[in-house]
Amino acid sequence: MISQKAKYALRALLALARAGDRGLVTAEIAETQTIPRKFLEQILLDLKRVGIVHSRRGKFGGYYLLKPADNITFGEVLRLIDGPIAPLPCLSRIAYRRCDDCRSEQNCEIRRVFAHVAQSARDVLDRTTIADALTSPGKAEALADYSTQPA
Amino acid sequence: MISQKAKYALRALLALARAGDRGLVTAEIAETQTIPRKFLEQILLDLKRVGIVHSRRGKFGGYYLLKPADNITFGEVLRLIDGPIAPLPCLSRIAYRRCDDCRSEQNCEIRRVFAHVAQSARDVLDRTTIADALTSPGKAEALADYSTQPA
DNA sequence: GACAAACCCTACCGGATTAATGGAGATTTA
DNA sequence: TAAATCTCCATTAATCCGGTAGGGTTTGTC
Repeated sequence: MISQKAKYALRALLALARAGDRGLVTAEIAETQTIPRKFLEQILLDLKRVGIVHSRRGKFGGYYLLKPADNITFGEVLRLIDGPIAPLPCLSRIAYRRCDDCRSEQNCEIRRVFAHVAQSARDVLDRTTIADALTSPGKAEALADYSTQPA
Repeated sequence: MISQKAKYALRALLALARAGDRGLVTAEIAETQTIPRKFLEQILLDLKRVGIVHSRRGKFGGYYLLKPADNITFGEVLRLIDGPIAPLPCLSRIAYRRCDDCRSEQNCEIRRVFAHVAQSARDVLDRTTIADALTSPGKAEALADYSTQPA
């Protein structure tokens, strides 16, 4: 499960992408997206620190996308907020760590299986951008059947 | 990330599969797999309750696979120990829950994207069995390149 | 029938994480 | 200067994770 925080971050970015150059103030995002205002502020600061959004302070300030929407991937947002996408530390790109109790990484059956899971998750998350998510369902979706029902 | 507990469960099952009809006592699994003994006992009880393993008490007791190794999937073990595989509650098969703050599930961009992630995770986890994991790397692995390096 | 080896069950616990909340401060524009 | 806005830091309540502890029950052997 992805965290609530990550969901909020993605929702905020989708809203900012829709707003375009006009940008949005935190209160507005919080209200329309049903995100606790103060929590959202922290999230936007995180997104700002890594250069995904920027902000203007003071009256008529607000938040704006800094990177173009088609250059912000779900993967990078998730890694920022929730940490590694990989299901095992020994499969993480951004935070590789040997499993402390693992004899041989080469021969680890569990690692071998989850490597596939990690790869296919990355295939989706690192290729899908905020802009992609905003385009109408039919367009970028070859697998539309998976998307509308609880499978 | 999958939990340590799930990793232990999978390792225990792999060990039991290798042991076959001889079975194994908890102490033996704990030692060879580097799993805290008492913690392992709890895990094996969980696996027993759902009929994946069975046990014999008393002297010369131990644990045995009840289901054939080629009929135990990574997915079912993961769901048992860690809960839903789906990255969003509204995409879970075993524990569907509407996102409390989601306007329209049909139009949720985030849900649409993560539906693909969930599906591809399930494609691997529900098709891969303990027996598969034990067969030599080259055999069931079309994507061997992903499996040996931290990608 | 005592003993030992094994599984079975329940409770607890410390540390980390999650999802916030609160308040004071800095900045910008009118 | 006032108002609106972002910025920063501290705190918190609840939950989860990864165990530990301490028995209790069953089975086989001598």
